[in-house]
Amino acid sequence: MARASTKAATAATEPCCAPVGSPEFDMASAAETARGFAALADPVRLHLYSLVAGAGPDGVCVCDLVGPSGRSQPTVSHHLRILREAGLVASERRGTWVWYTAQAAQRASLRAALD
Amino acid sequence: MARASTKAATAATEPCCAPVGSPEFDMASAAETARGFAALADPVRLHLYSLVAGAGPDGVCVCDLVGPSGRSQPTVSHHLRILREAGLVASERRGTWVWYTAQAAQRASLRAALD
DNA sequence: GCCCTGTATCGACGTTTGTCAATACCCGGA
DNA sequence: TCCGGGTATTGACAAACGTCGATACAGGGC
Repeated sequence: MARASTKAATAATEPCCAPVGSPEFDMASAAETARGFAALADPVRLHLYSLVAGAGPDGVCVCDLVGPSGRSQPTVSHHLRILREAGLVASERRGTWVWYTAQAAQRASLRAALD
Repeated sequence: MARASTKAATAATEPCCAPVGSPEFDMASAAETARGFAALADPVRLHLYSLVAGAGPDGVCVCDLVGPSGRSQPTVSHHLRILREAGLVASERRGTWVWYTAQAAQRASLRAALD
C-alpha cells in the first residue's frame, strides 16, 4: 500500500506503485450512477429501453412492450419500474393505457459518466 | 397486442397502440452489452474502474486499489476479474505485481450503445 | 532450496435479482 | 353502477451477486 516515485518502479524491492491520482471519488453520486448502469444491465431491460427510446416522442404503450419482450406482463411492469426509478424513462397515463417515454437527460448523464 | 394507426389513438376502444418500430433487436449482442453495463453497475467497481482509467497508460498496481476501495483483497480481485471479463480493463504481470489498464475500445462501445 | 510478499481462487454466507401466478388497482363504456 | 380490459403490486421461489476468511499460486530475494 506504500507509495513509490512518479514513474512505475521496475525494481522489485520497492514498496510498489504509481501516483494513481485518485483525487476524490464521490461515493454518493457513484451509487446513483451505478443504479443507472444497473438499469441497463439486463438484456430484457436493454430491449425494453431500446423500444421506448426508438419510439418517437410520443413513447410506447405498455401493451406493445409485453409481446416483443417475451416476458409476462408483471415481469415487464417490474422492469419498467426499474427503468423509471433509474430516471431513464417516464410513464404517463393516457386513458386506459400507460405510455412510456425515454428521458434523454439521464441517458446523457450516463454517457457522460463514460468520459 | 393489436396494432393501431400511425398516430397515437386517443379514442379508448381502439385496440391500443403505435407503430413501435422495433425492426429487430440483436439478442446476442444485447447480452454482451448488458454484461458491460453490469460490470459498471456496482459502486465499488465504478470506483475501481475510475482509478484504473484515471491512471496514465501505465495503469495501476492492484496493491494501490485495495486500500481506496475499502474492500478486502479477495473482493477487489473478484471485481477486477469482472471488469476484465467485460473487456473494460486488461491485466498484465510486471514482476511481483499485477497492473491493470483501461481498455478504451470497450468503453467506447458502451458509450455507443447509449446512442 | 526456503521464505516472504502480492495476487487469484475456493467455500460459505446473507442479500439481491429475475421470474411468474394470483390479485388488486384504475379507467372507460354500457 | 357494474363490468371488462390494461397495468401495477404482492408473494414465492430459484439463481445470481457481493462479501469475507482461508488457502493456493507465482515470483523475487536469501
